Amino acid sequence: MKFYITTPIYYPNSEPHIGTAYTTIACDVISRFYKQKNYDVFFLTGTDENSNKIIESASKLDKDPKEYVDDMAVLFKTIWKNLDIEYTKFIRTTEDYHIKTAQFVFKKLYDQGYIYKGLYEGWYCIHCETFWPSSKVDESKLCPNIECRRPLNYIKEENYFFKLSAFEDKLLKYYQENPDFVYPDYRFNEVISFTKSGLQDLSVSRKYNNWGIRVPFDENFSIYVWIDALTNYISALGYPFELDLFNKYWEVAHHMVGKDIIRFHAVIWPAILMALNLKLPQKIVVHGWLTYDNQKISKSKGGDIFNLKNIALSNDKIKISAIRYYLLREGSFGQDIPVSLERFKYIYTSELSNNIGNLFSRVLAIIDKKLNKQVFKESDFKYISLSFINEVINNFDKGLSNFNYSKAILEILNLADYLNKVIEENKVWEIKDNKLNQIMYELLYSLIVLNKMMYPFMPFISNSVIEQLNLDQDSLKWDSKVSEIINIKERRILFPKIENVDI
RNA sequence: GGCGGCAUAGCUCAGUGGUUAGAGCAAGGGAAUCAUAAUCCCUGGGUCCGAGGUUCAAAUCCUCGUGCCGCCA
Repeated sequence: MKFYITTPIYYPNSEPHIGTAYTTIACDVISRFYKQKNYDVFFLTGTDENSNKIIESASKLDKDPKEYVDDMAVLFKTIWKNLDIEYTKFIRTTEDYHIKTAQFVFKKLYDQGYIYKGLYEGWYCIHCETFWPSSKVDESKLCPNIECRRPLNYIKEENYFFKLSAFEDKLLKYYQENPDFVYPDYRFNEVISFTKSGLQDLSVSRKYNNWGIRVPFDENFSIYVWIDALTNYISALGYPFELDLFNKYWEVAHHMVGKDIIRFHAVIWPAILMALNLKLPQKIVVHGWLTYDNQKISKSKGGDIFNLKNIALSNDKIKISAIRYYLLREGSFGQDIPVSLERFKYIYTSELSNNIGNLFSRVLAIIDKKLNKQVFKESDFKYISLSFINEVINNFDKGLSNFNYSKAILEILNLADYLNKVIEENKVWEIKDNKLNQIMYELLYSLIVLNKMMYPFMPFISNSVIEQLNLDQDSLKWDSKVSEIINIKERRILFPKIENVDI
């Protein structure tokens, strides 16, 4: 079994922020989840470096654009590493192999008649490299992008166009035949109604401006960054020059995207793939935005609520684990998610410290102090219901398989609650005779299962647990059996109380 | 304006024709002391947005209204 998951590639014209991290963590969790199930996983992320905005960002720092993107790529990789993001490949769209693929794709589309030269007339934002329809342009004639608002230019010029309009019927047919193509379903409905409303051809070139990928047969133009960016998903797998990885993984592709870029992934990209005669990705997974005060968190707004760079570079692995947990625990995946320090602190204290962390403490402490650090399986389970545990595991699996992260996390809490109840109801602290070993074995067994569930969200914590129990990495796999004798090597507090949230 | 969605406890939500409408959190009371003072139990609390309709039976289906949200390059 195999699985291919991608993040969007990120613009390195600013540093990654908590919203960027949310997307990447969501992919990492899924990737780790499938690895635990012994899937062959390919997890791709990277940077989208061919935008003209790069020139501007670089000049602000008095850097050469190439030097600038090199530095930013290092920063992204460092931050992802510190956040325990375990990607398979990091792609940069200024790399040779990617450029060759993007040009190959462009040429092939042109040769097949899907790209033609035409005349564009209308409003254009040079900074955003975006053509705006008159319906979006108000009297100020400023860029409709609220983060830009620079003056627009009215232009009339030649351009290369992609025949998106030719794919309307084929796309609608595909949507109908693949009702799970876009998740969640309400986003899919939007895609379908957009497509039904009629597709226009898309401008896919820009005047060459000493940066970006040139149109291979016309050096006056560069390839529109979005077209170049989308091809990263296949160039990273070697398409079309070395097809081993491509043949292996492309058919199980899952693109994780924010709701602002659905159209590129669920309409334009599929049309390009159809034009190339390639399979479409298995699923486009659309997440909402992190919000603060009802506004999308972005580099300019609310990024300081959770200062990602500080968090990542702090190397405070417990806090980083907690943030990974917090971001995916909240809300319903797909919807916007309000975040705040108060809420983070609350979740940390009540769920991670008091509930889960304390549960590990109380179980390990008893085994340490009263059973000489060792438990073993003496009989069939008498105190803990294995069918309950199996049901929890099934729900957890179903949740993550469907990108329902919060549901999966609620199953973690469900199991922790159950184990806390078992401890209370049996008053394990009063058990003195040889019954103690069996119940503690059952509890520790259950904690090892719980630890497997925690792993995709908080790999650092789960690794800490298996070190304490002197287990190996394989014990995190779903097909590994819990051994019949377990020793405690050492005890650690998993989530120390935090007095002040300093992020 | 067009298309779609939502409205259920203080909050976040589950509940698509069938007992007295549920969960988590918050609030109030109690128990326990293994544990990071962490946990467990109990209780209160709802005109299921409004009006009308279909039905033996409606939070659930239909119509209208109100309010909020999403998408419309």
